[in-house]
Amino acid sequence: MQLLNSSQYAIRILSYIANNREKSLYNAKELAEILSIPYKFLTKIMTDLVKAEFIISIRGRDGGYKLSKPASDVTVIEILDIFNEFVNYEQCVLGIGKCDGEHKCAMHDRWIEPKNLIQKMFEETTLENLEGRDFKLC
Amino acid sequence: MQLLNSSQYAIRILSYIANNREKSLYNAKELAEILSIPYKFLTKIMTDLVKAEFIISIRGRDGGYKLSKPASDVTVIEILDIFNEFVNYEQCVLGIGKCDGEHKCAMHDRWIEPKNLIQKMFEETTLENLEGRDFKLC
DNA sequence: ATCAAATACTACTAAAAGGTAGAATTAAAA
DNA sequence: TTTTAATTCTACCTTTTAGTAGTATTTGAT
Ligand code: SF4
Ligand code: SF4
Repeated sequence: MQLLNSSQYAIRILSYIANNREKSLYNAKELAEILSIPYKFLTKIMTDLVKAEFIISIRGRDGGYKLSKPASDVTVIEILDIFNEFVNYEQCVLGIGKCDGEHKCAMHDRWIEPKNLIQKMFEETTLENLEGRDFKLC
Repeated sequence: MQLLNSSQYAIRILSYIANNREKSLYNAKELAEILSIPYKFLTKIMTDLVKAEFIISIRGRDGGYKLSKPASDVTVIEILDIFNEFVNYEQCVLGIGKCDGEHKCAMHDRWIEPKNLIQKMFEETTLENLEGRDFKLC
């Protein structure tokens, strides 16, 4: 019951960039150091973020990465979707196919409330909401 | 962001047995069929449940499995613990070590409420609470 | 033009989770 | 005592996730 490493890293990267607007570009080397993320793994994730159009990359010398849109336009659930997490809201918590709301699995009545709350939170939380000073970075 | 297959199977197996008390013993073959769980994987999980003392097994011909204690004494969180899920309540949602409540990660203030709700639910839900007719079994 | 510093691509390795195969063990029943 | 039906053990295979290595490509600066 936890997020994929890729999702955790992506949220940390995007929220760090959103939170530090003084620089216009961040490169992979400094992001890897500041956030303590393995460099090679980070570059792979950055490419995913570029392909998903959350990040714009500038190649070549003095290149780097920046957000492609305002922080208020990026929700956490969209970030999770990149790595195929939480995509299927109708997935049964006990893995018995999809929930049609009619045939319930044993956990349903207990699960549905926390499920809806966590889903709502991921949907409504944007990078802008994740701003603030003194966050743990690594 | 989902439970391990092993955890899902274990909950389904235990709640099925708790819910059907007419028989005193259930064997692996029938459980695998009724719950549509791969037989060989199910027997592996049953051995885990026996070692964790949630299940008593009777070996040999006409053997099988039964609960080792009343359904009201088995919480879902204990089942998850068997597979090392949700064991560490202090794990950071963004994977940055443990949360000491002082140094917060970017998600903290948004995460803490749904986290507490889901944790409370898993702690307070027992096999007895999972009883009812007409649940989806597979 | 060349160099240097950056991203992108291809391919591989390692670890964890999910699942399978077959033999060994147990114990009731015939 | 033999057979049979059950659990348990050991070992393996497959898939997914996590991470690494090396090369190619891009582009500003010299
Ligand atoms: S019961 Fe709850 S979990 Fe199971 S299927 Fe319906 S919604 Fe999904
Ligand atoms: S912030 Fe929330 S998640 Fe991150 S560490 Fe503290 S509690 Fe855990």
